[in-house]
Amino acid sequence: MTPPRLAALPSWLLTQTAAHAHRLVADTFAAQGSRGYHYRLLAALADGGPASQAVLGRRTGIDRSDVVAALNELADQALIERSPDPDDRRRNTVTITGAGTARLDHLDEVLTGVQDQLLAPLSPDERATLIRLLTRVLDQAAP
Amino acid sequence: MTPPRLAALPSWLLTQTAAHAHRLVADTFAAQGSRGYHYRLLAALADGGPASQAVLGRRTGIDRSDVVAALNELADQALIERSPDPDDRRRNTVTITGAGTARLDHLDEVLTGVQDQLLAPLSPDERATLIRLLTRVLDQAAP
DNA sequence: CGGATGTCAGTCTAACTGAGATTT
DNA sequence: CAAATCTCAGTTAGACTGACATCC
Repeated sequence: MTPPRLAALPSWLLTQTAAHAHRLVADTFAAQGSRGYHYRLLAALADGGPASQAVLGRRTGIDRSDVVAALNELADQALIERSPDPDDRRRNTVTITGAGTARLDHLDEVLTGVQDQLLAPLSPDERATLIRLLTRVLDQAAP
Repeated sequence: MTPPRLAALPSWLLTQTAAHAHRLVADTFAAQGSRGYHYRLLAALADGGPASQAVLGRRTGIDRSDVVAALNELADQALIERSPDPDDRRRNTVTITGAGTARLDHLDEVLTGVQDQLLAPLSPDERATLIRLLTRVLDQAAP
């Protein structure tokens, strides 16, 4: 059914599979009142500690201008807090709150189920192989 | 640099790698005056022959309403033609023109270079493995 | 009648661009 | 001065939704 020119094209397989993964994840996040940017930022704060918005943007691959909007939404839900950095008055120091950690833990739980659903056709070995190959392709893309 | 919670997450690896692939492909297409939807539709017409817009939508995974707009753009460039289907007056029969075939061949050429750039870190065997694994994940997602 | 088709008018996310004010 | 930071306004592609008239 799919044209052969597309079916064998790595960039097509990648974008279509990613679109499917994105649908699964976005629906799951939406049911929790969150979206992808929120999870990425909360995860970066939990894993790497408080940071400026510019650093968060680099850690998550989110554009600085989009970090602003996503943090506004997280702050409205009291999941993060902004405070001025005394050492550099251009910067805000962003900190995750207790509610933020709780939300992140919950999102992590539901996310595990989604990964399982996504990779259902693959054995554990095959899943590890896929992760390894994608990581190598992605590493080459990083600036 | 990337938070560990993200680095091991299949859906994150997929969407980030796909975003990178999409950047490469979109830039290449834009330099030729085309975009992804155009290539998909031209490929479907060349591989499967003339078809109605609804069939094209199913073959390419593009929504019916988006097929309309993309075909308008292709028709403006004289790369496709619409003619009423005598057997079913709801349908248009869409045909690729000579100019459309030429454009498709050219896009195929530049696209091959992009795939090579994208998969540069992988050996031929690894590329085949990646394609196989992605195909299986994607097949499970199809309606 | 139900269902398919083509069309139009929207929404939404992710990613990106450009500009401005402030501070280092 | 150049460079970094935060913010706001706007754009784009891709995917999707809902509605409508037409036709099978």
